[in-house]
Amino acid sequence: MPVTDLLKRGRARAEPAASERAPSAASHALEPLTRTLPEQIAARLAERILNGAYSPGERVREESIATEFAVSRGPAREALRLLEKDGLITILARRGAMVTNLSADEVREIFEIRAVLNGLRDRSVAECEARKQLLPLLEAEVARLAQCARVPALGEQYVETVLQINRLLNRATPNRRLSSYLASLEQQTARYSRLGLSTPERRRQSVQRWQRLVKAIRAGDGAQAERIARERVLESRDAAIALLAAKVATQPGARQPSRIATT
Amino acid sequence: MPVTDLLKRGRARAEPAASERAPSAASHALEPLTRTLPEQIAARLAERILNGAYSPGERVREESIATEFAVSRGPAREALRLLEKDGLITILARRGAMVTNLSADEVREIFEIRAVLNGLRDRSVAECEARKQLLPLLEAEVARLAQCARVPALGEQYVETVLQINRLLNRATPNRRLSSYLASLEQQTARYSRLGLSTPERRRQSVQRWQRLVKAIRAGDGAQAERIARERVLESRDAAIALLAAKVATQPGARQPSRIATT
DNA sequence: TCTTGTTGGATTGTCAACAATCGTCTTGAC
DNA sequence: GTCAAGACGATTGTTGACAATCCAACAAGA
Repeated sequence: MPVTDLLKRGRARAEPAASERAPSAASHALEPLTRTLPEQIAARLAERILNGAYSPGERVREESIATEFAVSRGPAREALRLLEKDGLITILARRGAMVTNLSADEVREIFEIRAVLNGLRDRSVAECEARKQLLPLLEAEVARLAQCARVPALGEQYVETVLQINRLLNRATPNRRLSSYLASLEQQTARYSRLGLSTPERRRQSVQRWQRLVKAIRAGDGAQAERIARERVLESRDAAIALLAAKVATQPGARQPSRIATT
Repeated sequence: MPVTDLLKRGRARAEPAASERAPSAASHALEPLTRTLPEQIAARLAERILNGAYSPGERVREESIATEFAVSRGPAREALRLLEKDGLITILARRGAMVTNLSADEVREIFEIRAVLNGLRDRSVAECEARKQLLPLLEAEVARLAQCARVPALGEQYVETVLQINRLLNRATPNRRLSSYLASLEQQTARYSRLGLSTPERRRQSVQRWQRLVKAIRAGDGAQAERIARERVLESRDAAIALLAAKVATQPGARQPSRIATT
């Protein structure tokens, strides 16, 4: 346990409070500025899980993360509960928590849910009034995407742009609940979804699809936007399960709950 | 605080364990038989919320449910967290928990998500192989539904049959994750969704839709099944928001977080 | 009268210790 | 050599007390 993280700002505050609650940009209503301890811990852990610092199936004990973050087991426990809500952690009663390890079937299930939900999202964006403000940004990002697609070396930037477009669309939906659901689902499959756009051919095809989506949104054609979104997600589903199948073939030791890999 | 519920079976067990873990019917794998205290408490509370014993917006203090169920605040707190995951309880950091109070917009959002998810569910049922076993049950229930629709007095039984059909379909999906998502969403809108089938005319139309759905499933026509499912949920959405609008008109005091309604 | 700072009560957040449970290891018999 | 039963160690579940925070009522000033 090398890194003893100190994140307890917000407690033990006796300082004159120099830069407290920056009054600048309009923050969202009702969102607490001072995040609670479990939330902060959960955020850190989520980062690590998505980074790959924790591998799937790995066990996570309450005590160990409690000592690492210098808190009691209570907040550590709640942090795990929080991550369970997002699907990043799986908790078995009286048997502890571990990093969620999805089977190929489960990954496919999530992608299929994402497909219809992304369809709904893009349809709602295409049919809402506020899309006028969104379109310029969206077009700019798609143009950047087209540029990246032409240069094979810009793979990282390409992926980043796709993520950015998705963020844009997530924020644009009038259906707030949908965007949070989608964020959670995307996080769950993040580990598996990045590698669908490997070949230049695939990318060209994908760019074309994004362009068609933008066109549908501009025209207010919700049904068309929905169709395109679904197509796209279903294709990344196929890529993901292909990837997973390959991975399973190489390292078939998909370890289950037992007493291994505790770090 | 009249009813001091005793649900602490499973602890303090020194008895010879007469009927422990009934070894009969094949239970689901990996589902713990001995549910934890928070889960039991959450189940009881969920019941009350859905019954209407707790009204929306009502505050729920940890201490009070702790004393009521004769446990410490820890399990009470976790029970609330569990209910928050299902959307039945809203928790604000350091400001406590309350029964979720959905605005008309939020209800609509949930129904729209349910629409596409139900579409996916019924499509997947129509396209899966196991639907052969399902069809007889489904047809029987729909027949019962048709009978109930003819007799206005059987309103309660009609609603119950619709719920039963939904349960059947939820269980039939090969996508396990989808069924749990749907269960959660249905629970969240349960309070608002029952009253869409008030008039005999509506019921007749609804029965017809269910019959068309069964036909589509039998034929393996996934696209058609999806269309029908969406139509259905979107219609109940309209009924629900109409109901909500009427309710808001009569009692406009939609109370928010503050210090009211503590029991 | 309206605004602004202060104080008090109530409620949630956190902690450390105890109790219950689970998995594993050892022991013994067949 | 294999399998079953029991004990041990490790980990989670629960508890009661303490600390931090928030809300509301009250008081003082413009």
